[in-house]
Amino acid sequence: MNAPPKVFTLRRSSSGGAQPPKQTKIDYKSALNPAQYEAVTTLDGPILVIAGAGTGKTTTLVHRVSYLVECGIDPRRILLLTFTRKSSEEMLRRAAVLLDGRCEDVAGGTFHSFGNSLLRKHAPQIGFGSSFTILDQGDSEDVINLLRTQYLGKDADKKRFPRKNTLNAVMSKSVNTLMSISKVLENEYPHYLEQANSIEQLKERYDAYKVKHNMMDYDDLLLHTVALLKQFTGVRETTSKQYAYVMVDEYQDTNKLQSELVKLLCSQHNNVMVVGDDSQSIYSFRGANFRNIMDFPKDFPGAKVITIEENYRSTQPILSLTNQIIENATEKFPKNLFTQKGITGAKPHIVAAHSENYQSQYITEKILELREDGVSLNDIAVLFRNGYMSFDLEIELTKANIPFVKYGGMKFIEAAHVKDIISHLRVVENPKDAVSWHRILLLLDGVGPKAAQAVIDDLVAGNISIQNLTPEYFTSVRSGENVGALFQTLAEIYPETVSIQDKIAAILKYYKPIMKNQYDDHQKRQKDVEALRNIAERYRSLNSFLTDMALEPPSESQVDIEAEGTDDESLTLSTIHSAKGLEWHTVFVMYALDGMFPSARAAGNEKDMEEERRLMYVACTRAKVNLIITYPMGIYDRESGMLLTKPSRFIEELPESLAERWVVSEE
DNA sequence: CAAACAACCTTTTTT
DNA sequence: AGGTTGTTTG
Repeated sequence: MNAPPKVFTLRRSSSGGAQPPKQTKIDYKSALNPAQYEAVTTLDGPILVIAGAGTGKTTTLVHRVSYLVECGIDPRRILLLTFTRKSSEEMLRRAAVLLDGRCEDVAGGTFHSFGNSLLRKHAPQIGFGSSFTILDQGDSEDVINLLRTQYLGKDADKKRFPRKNTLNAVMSKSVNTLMSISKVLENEYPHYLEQANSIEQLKERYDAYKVKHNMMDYDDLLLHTVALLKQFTGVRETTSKQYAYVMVDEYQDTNKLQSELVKLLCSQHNNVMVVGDDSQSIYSFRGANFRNIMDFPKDFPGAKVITIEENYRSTQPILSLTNQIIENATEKFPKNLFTQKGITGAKPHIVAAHSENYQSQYITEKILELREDGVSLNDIAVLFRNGYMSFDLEIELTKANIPFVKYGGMKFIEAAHVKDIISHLRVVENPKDAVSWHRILLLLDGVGPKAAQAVIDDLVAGNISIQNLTPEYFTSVRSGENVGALFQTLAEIYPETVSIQDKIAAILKYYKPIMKNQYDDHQKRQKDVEALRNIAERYRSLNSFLTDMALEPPSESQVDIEAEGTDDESLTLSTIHSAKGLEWHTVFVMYALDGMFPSARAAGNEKDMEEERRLMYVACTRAKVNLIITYPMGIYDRESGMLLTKPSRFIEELPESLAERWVVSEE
């Protein structure tokens, strides 16, 4: 038997092969420190950049984009994968300012949006239609709940079966981490381990349902992209050759599925640079694992590892505190951030307030003070663990007439009335979208789950369609007075020739009276409706509008847009997760109260607690000059039934010398 | 039998 | 502020 010939692969294959330019417009050497310079100018092969907080990660990526373009690489052949679309736009904009407009042509976006556009082209190859609907988390849960009810029927075991959000979390994690359902259960929900088989069956039904109704959830956008690239050699090769240079930001927050995707994308050239910081990994609930970073050299043999440690963001007193927070982590990869800024700057403040409202008042007054000292509101941010934690502060800020924009927490698009309107548009785009049908049918008087299901069955079976829906048909299922108006509206806007503006207008005409009936606070909601109309009018195609609403929904609610319009300055309120990668002159971290931050539900789980610590680290490292950590004393926690009185353990454990301690009192 | 209503529960963090 | 559950109404 003959041994198969050994294969020798040329490192410099057809793909990249770019040569360093003889002369560059930008003087990269003097603009960057040696580590950054190396990261920017190493052209080929896999590179891992470990960059601590504030070390100029973004600057490095921006300069690399510029450098690659200066090397003569077609910008459309450079791919920059980021965590949010906002951050990729920002980076490309900065690169364009640095070099020139060519940088705007670089392909950029999130993993999900990248998957989406590839799948729109190749959907038929994997058994989907190209105008598939994207399910957001709420939609997925709705479908799962529907199937859950069907599956359980009248079983007595109902009580012990996980609820829809748990089911969704388990299924999603299994997809994102490439682990089996039972493995996920074993790790995180051992009390449901007995149900593993049922959950697996339910997941099969869920997957089949999505195919049947031409739907993809967030995970599918990744999963099917990976499947497409694995299965179809041609697509894989073309796509990989198309993007000769791939960069990935925030690599510590990618999961196994995403790293699979990166591997496939680079299969033809291995020109990939990933940037990340293990100390800032805060998305494990989504299947992210900072070990992805550590595994990178294994996944991409021969990877060059570059570490950037010089911090340009914060003053030394802030760095000393943040270094100590992460120093106390049980699992850490040694890094020692330093700055050349010297010991100038104030020590961070740790401020105890007697109540939640005192905390809000303190922050509000402090902000007014700062503004008088000439600090712009744009340079100030208030950060918190959970979206709702800013409610009390929002009231105080409004009283004091301080305009703010809030990021994170409950989103515009998740409000019931906004979803209602979107659902009407979705059934027009995809008549098989049963979730949306269900939603809009239930708005009708006299229509409940049973009647809605009957209509949906007929629609999916093809017995009826939007064009020939009549009130008479519906009366045969169930009676209701609004039915005629609904069908008329849908039939009117169904043709593709009807513009998106007219579609929205027709829906609003029909929907507004329903909204008035449904909600006591319909006047507030009215504003959202108009905001939605304004957003929709910017789009030419219904499909792209709906896709953007699912993938990159506007995060600001109506109130905030208004504030922004009247003042050109505004304060930032944000969840810590949404503040990732950003920085401000002054940062407040509020509710640093043990039981709230870290969250009480992390207690007893070391891994979760460590993630809370990293979250605190991310929050505090956002500050350039002032860091003010506040907490209220004596909050009653319903869940644990305990009175929370201690500051966050991550703060409590810090040596006295690292911060100034204050207490808020009345005059 | 299906829908409407009223009383709890439950609530991270995001694509 | 939403959903889930149990009860009453049509």
